[in-house]
Amino acid sequence: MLEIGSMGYNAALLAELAGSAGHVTSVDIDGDIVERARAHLTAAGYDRVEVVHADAEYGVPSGAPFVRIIVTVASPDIPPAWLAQLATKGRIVVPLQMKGRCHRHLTTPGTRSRSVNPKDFRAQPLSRVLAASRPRAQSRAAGPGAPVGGVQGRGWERCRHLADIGWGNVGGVGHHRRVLLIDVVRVSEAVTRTSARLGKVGHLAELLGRVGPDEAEIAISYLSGELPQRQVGVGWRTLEDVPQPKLAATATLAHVDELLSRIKAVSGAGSQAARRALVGELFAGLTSQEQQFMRRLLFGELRQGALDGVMIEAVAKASGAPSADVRRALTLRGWLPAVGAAALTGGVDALRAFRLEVGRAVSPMLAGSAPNVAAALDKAGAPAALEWKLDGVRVQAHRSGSEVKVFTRTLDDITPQVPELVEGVLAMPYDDLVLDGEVIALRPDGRPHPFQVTASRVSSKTDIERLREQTPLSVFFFDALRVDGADLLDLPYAQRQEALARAVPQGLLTPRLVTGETAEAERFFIDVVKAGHEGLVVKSLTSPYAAGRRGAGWIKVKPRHTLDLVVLAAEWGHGRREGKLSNLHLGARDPEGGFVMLGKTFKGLTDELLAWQTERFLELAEGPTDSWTVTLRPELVVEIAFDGVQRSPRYPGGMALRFARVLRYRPDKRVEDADTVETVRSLML
DNA sequence: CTAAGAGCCTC
DNA sequence: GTCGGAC
DNA sequence: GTCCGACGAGGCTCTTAG
Repeated sequence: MLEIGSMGYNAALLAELAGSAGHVTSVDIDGDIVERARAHLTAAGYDRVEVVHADAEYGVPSGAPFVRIIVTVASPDIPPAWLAQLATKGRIVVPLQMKGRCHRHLTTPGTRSRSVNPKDFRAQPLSRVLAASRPRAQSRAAGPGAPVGGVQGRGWERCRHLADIGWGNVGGVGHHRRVLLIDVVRVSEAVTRTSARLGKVGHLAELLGRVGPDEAEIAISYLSGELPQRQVGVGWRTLEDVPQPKLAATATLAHVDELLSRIKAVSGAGSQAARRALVGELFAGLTSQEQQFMRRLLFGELRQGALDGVMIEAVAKASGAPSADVRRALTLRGWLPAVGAAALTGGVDALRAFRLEVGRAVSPMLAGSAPNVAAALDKAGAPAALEWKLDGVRVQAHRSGSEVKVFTRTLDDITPQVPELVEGVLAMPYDDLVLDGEVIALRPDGRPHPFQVTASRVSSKTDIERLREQTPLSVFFFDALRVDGADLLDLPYAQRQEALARAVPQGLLTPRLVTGETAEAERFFIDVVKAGHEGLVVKSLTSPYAAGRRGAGWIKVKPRHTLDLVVLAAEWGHGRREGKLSNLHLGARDPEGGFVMLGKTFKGLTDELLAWQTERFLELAEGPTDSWTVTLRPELVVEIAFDGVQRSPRYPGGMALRFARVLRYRPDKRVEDADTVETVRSLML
């Protein structure tokens, strides 16, 4: 496969390409250019021209239009001379309309970059341009269009792959079949059928061994249950009626990916209809097997028993790199498909080239949990650091010079929503920082607002200036990944804390206590809860910043409430709970008579309990029952644990339980013994 | 102009 | 977010 | 010790329907 990018549609270039290969894909953001390219290519005898949206991954500054053309040799009968010609052409990326400082360069597979005069490029056949171009210094190869960060751009990997599969060597050309969606679907089905994790890894690695770098990102993405586009605005409603499936599976990954990008891109009035039409177009090109797969993928319910964790192993196996290196690269890059593609083409060296990069979010370290402070100290190892656990939104703040970016736990950029935080970081004495913390809305008296207030403020994008006056945000940092240009991830907690204290003013530090004494720790826990906060995070003094893992380094402890509630109804489960009544509707007793629903839960149920309750509920079934919900006679009392009571706009009592889970059934209790709404209401204050 | 639905984010 | 099951 | 998949609460934005 060969890729050529240019700034605009170039008739001479396309004409030449038309003489050399069998399949052309044009990538562009300008409809007119696309149409002209399509017309030209069609006239040149191509039966298939696909249009894909350009993306930022080529390192082209946003707004700089460019065209990418991918030429695939579709027939193994291509004359060797053509292959030789293709192999020397390699890849050209010329961003257009970057007036003044226009970087232009050219790379050929397995060789060095060269400079290209864009005028020549436009006016002359490619071969002549190449012949006239001079070698360019290797060290400056990374201009626009070249990979960002060395190994992460797709284009570069593609070029390397050309060399790998022997395109530079005309004598020994192997035929590299394009990977189809159906190939991925079949592997997914094999993974689903296999229960052993190593077996799953084997199936995935086998596929990774035969995808080209072009498709690697898409394949890895799909097989770890996500879309490269992340979300495309398609849910169950949009998929209610899709066209009849096709009989032959011909859809390529690139084609599906392109359609999904277009689906994501539509917006404005009429967009829902347009999106539906595009979804229809996508599904019309898929077999029923593929449709099923795509449906689950779009819902985010792949249910094949393999996500990132298993795919990491598969990437390791297929690339020959240790999984620790894959994992490490993932925490720094935040997106497994990019890491996987790099590993497949560049091996362990490419993985080790990933670095903490200011401005690019790192997967945050997560905490395990323990039922009480003593258990947490035991897990983390005493003495440990105890930090206040604030009930807000996790943030990762990056500062490079005077530029600050703020990311959430899932690496979303929320910088515009939190100006207070930006100002706070800009006031710090270092201009090269990556900090980990929590934003929270505090009342004037310093006590925290309910979580809902913080969440509402953080997710609001309009009228920020007014909102920040009404509900100012505070930020409390608790870790430092980089201070003053030094990466700290591998240092023990205690040393990272020293750096944190240097960079962050006292008022923005999360309150903490270092102790090995259980009694002292428990007093600290009581204090933080009294102050209205969520609990504590107990941290090992020696653990590094294990990004992206829920390790033993950090252990959270929260107080737990319980209530005896009545089961009002239950919902049929899905997936591994198919055929079982799973989700319980929970009600508190109303002293006036009847019950007030406070929420639902499906958590805390063992398989045995699930089987038991399904049988029992069907005996108690009464009243309106549909394919979703079974209403019950209110006779069963169940003990429920939960974190707190919050105001609810949805439930009749105006309140709902947060993180409700089943502890056990209480056959010894009668409904008359269940807790009342008054008891629950008193917990909300 | 308002309300409701859908999708996607936080916890 | 929590939890149980499976490796 | 880890990973996965069962699904919970609220609330914001964007779009469409009335």
